[in-house]
Amino acid sequence: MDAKVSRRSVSSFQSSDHDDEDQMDLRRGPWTVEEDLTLINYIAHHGEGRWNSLARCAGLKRTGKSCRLRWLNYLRPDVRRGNITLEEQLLILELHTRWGNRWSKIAQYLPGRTDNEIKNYWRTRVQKHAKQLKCDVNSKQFKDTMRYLWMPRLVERIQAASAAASTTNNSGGSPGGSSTITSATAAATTTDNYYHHQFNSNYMVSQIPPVACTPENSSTAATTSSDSFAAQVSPVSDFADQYNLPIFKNPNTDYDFRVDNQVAFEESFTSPAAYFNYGSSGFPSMEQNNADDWLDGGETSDSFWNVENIWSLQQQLNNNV
DNA sequence: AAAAGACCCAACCGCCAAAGT
DNA sequence: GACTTTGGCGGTTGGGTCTTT
Repeated sequence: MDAKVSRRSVSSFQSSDHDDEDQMDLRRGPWTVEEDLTLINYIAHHGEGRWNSLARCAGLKRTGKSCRLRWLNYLRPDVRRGNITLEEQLLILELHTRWGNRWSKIAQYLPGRTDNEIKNYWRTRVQKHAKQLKCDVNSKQFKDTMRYLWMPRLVERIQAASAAASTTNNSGGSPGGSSTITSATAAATTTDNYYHHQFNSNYMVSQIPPVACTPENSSTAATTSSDSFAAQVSPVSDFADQYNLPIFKNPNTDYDFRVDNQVAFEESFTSPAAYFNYGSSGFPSMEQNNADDWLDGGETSDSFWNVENIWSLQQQLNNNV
């Protein structure tokens, strides 16, 4: 169990809601094991919903909201814990470009992940990198960087990971580096891993509703010639299809999350600096960098990866140099 | 080893819409 | 139709943990 103690004192009975004296008795702050068990047991017998009365009937000195949040974000049996995988990262980026901060909507496509978790991920990881790039996370620069640099790189890494898994996994495996492998097939090659399970039993490939390419959701890069990088990497509306991107559906099924194999992808969010090594895609070759260590302390990325670099790079690409 | 700063994330807040009375 | 309750959402907070100095 997570022994983390929350910021608010457990003994604080100060009510957050401004109403009556009834709430003077309410607990706030971290949940105890006893409270968790009480809530779990009650829901097991009576089901969820009607959270305020549930809290009362269960004898929990908590608001209904608090019970609901605790259940949905932590206690639900299908809540998935552990690091966000590469595929999930890709999905989050993709879906965020479509829906913005609609965390709950995004979470629907990542079964077991809560909106809170995705929101936290976005804030702690993605926004951090926007900050590093000295641009706003909602700016066009940053969005384009995500679409045309990070996301393709993520796909590449997913493919690489699956290729590596397939070579280690099978005796007569396919030659590494097949450029047509998709993340879905990639996952299918890693027998007995989480993705295999997901793709083969419960989830369907992308059914994200198509998004019309409007001035808002398209970019200058997307309007470049067919020979440009933008043409090599499809606009985001086609992104999932292009890469056969798995969109997890139907979170109410009996999925059986297996977190153990995720370590292969742990904390591997790709650095923007990685794209300078993107030789196979026609990127100008720049100095080598420990690009994949973005989150692992790749200090060098800060020094040369900035918006100016990105745009000069894209200018080159757009000009089809 | 200790201090400082950065990071992570559980939990809370306020707002809103839908449902109920 | 007005009011109240409930549930859900996105935004924010702040304390524990981790990393760096």
